[in-house]
Amino acid sequence: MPLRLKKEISEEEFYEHFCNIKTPHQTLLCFSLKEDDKTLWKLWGHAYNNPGQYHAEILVLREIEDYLMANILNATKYTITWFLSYSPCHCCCDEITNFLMKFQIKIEFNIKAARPYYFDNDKNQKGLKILKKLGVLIKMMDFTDYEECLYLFVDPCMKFTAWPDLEVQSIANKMIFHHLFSKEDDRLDYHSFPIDDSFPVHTIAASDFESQVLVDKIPPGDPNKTPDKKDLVCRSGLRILLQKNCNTGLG
DNA sequence: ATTTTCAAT
Repeated sequence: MPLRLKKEISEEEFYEHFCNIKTPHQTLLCFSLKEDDKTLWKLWGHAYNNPGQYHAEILVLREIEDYLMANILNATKYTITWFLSYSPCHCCCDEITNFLMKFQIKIEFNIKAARPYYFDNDKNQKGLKILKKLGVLIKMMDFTDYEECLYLFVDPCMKFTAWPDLEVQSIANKMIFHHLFSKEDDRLDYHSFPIDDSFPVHTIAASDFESQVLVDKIPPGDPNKTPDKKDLVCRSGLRILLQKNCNTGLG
């Protein structure tokens, strides 16, 4: 099954697909949808591309679209977060663009990609630029993002173990993105690349995960199972209780 | 089975 709702990925899947020095012939997308500033996700899961048919992004966009069509009045703001093993191709960028145009609501869209996808392709570059222009927060994953992805989609109790050269590859990827996005400004800040204090490599990542995920732990009153809920139980050492209570709906 | 960019060879 290419798309699975409310399912974590295994540790093996995580390291296989998100390791930025590997290049698997498949794409994995972990996604979540949040309403307003609620802690609990209303929709989450992961998807692989359907070989020969649909890219993972398309499958997930469809799912989110269906949800929004049915629940559009639930909130005034939605937050969509994607962890993608490859950056979206230009077709998927177009689809994301169409998706964002379709809904007259505030959607914060975060995309974190482990590695670039056919970056020499001008169309792909252009597609990413358009997303950026539309306000999509798009970045290459670094240590903190991997940590966050593992925490949210694998197991909040698991410690992330970096592979050799994670940092080097991540910085290289970020430089590629930085270069792409700075080309957009017609200003000639070209010379400041890549060594510049304002260069996002060292600054972007830490904030979100630490402030929103690690700190913001509110007991969920929602029957929806989310990784947050798991963590809460985990931390208080009552993991078995969760498993027991999963079926009873006890929060 | 190999190489390895949402497979193709």
